[in-house]
Amino acid sequence: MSEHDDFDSPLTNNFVDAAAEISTTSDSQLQDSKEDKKQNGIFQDLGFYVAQDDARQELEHLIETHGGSVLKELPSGNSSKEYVVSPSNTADLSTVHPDYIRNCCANNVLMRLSGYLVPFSDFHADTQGGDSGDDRIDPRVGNNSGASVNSTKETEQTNFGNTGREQGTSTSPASSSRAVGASSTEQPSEQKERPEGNRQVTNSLSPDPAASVMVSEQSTAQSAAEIAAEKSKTVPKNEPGKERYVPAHNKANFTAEEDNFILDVVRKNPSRRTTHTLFDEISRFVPAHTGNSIRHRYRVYLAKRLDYVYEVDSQGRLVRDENGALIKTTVLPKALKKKFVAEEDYDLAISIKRQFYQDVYQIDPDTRKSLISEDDAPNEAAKRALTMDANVEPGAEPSLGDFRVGERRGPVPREFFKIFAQNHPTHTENAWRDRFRKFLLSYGIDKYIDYYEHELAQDRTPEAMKNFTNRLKRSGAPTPGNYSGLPKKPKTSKDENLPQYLTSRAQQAAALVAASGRGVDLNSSALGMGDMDLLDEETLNFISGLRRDLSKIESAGGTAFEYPQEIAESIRNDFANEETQFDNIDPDTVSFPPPIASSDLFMPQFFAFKSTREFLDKINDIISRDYEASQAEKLVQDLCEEAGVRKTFSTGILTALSGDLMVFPRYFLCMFSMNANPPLTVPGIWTRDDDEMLKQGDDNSLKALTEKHGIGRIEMRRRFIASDLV
DNA sequence: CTGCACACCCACACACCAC
DNA sequence: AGTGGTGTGTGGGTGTGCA
Repeated sequence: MSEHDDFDSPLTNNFVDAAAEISTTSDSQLQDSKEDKKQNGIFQDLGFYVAQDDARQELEHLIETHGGSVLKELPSGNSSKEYVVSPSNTADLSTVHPDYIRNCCANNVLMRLSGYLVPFSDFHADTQGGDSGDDRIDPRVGNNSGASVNSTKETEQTNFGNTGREQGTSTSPASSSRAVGASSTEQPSEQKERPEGNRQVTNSLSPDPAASVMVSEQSTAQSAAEIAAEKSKTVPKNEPGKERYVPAHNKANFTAEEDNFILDVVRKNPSRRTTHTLFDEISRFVPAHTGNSIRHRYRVYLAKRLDYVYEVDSQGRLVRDENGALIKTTVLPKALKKKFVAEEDYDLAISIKRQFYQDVYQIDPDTRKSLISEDDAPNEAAKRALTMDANVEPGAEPSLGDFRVGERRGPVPREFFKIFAQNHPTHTENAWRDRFRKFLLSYGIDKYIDYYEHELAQDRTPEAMKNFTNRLKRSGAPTPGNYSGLPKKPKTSKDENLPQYLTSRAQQAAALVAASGRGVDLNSSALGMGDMDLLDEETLNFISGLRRDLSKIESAGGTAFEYPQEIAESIRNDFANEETQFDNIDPDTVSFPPPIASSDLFMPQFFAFKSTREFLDKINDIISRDYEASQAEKLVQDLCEEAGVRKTFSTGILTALSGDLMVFPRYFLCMFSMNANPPLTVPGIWTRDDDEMLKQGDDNSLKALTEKHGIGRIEMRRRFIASDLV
């Protein structure tokens, strides 16, 4: 089974395979071993020497209250259970960052050391100015974002008492053999790639639409810079998670960030953990590696570190708790395909045999009562005549056990497989039918039943049927699973413009959706956004970071965007005329939270508002602030933090609004009151159909669009589309 | 010689279609 | 409606070549 390679490490032994044990248990923190640690304190048997004066009291208190012992002297270095606690490691001893202690205690879990080990540094990192942006210590470690948060922290390291490699890499300078991909986040605080000189907004309420489309990456840079500024005093400069592994050759090595990104995506797509396509899709965001290599990387190295996945429903979609948070679980969901086992083959064979028995003798094999009824429809009687053996005297029928199927191959009604699949849901109706056709018929129904029963009688374990698929090899087509020789292809039809597949947020959204494995239309990124959330904010930010680097290479990335004065004027006029109809809806008539407000669009903060009015007041408050074009990312950040609008959603809205902030409150008001996302008939809110009509450009379409949006907005939208921002 | 990235393999589960 | 043909890509690998 595929799960085996997921469970190689002791750290993953707590996983439960949903395929083997149907269980809905989802609390990964309730693993037995960890439970024991909690009983006795998570740091039981571990000793720490706190080498940070300003936080010594706090850290020592945390260590002691969680079962650890506080060392009064530096550890000898001979014990794998003694650690220095310090943001820097100048003594070449196993050293953990103070945040490790804090985060473990905050979560009451002995977390893995990965990413918290401070590498030995025999040179003064502090003298290396300008890279403080690397130091993204995220206090949210341990919450549902933990996976991606860890992505800035984790390294190859997995276990306590195993620090060799970490320290080995620490003194190596970052490799220069790197391709564009993951190097981006090595410089998260850089803003230089977006010169602002040629950007302009229509008015103070309407930021640069291009900027609005790029908000997610900008917000990454912004927040990273802010975090870095806050943390730069206490965090080691050469933080291990940012460093490349020791390069072994000129193939692109996997960085810790790439590794953690891969793990994060797998955690969010656990049903697809063994597929080739998932890794092929991941490779679109990790340009330095092929799908094959990422898949291999995961199977051989990363699966050991999976630790947990996020709970998904039967469709493989992420499930969230009442607070909108993803739910960690150690129960791996079923994979997409499941091998047939001997018992299933036997069940199928027996059921087919019964079916044939009834067809031939028209009696129930158990009760031996006749299945023929006076009330049978003519077609049933006709069917019966085809299958029935008229030469057998009623009452002379053999028992089911004595009955031999012989050469009989059918007919088997479709209904049979339908019902069989209902009773045996381990495989689909099609799969059962195919198993019957390709395997059972080839092997022989009687023969397999005899074999199975004989093996059991001999106290042996029967095997499933195999080696009956001798189909001719396909010519020309790439070998299944080999994606390496092909360009990294988009999955959606909208994504045809490679290699510029990451040059706009909308395309990014499409790729994200593709990565999530759902065929959601690109434009739904401004609609539901739910499936996009399979990769959440942090993942999106990571990807955005990759894109930031790509954009440096792709000069097309920074198209200047200006609105002539007359367009801005026209839009303002239209807006004023629309106010009575679309902006004067009394928010107090809209119940809160509105049914359309799902947790994949809004954060828990949103649901803490008491009324629609209160929420809209906050929205108005935020958008009334003086955001420069270059601060669109700040806007999205503020909307997220203060109003609980997910960044992906607000970014999508800004796209639908062509970046016109004035329409923002209208969007929510209409969305809530019309219970539609997006609201379909509202000026300034561009739907997919609107965009299609604009692209077609016939007179009727333009007339309708002019009536809905006004001439100014049409011009604005054209620029939006021309700039590939929709 | 070894470890790693990446290529490649292939049986077959699951699907859909045409007749 | 039952059947055969066959496409697709999963699931679990192994092979290759570089440093």
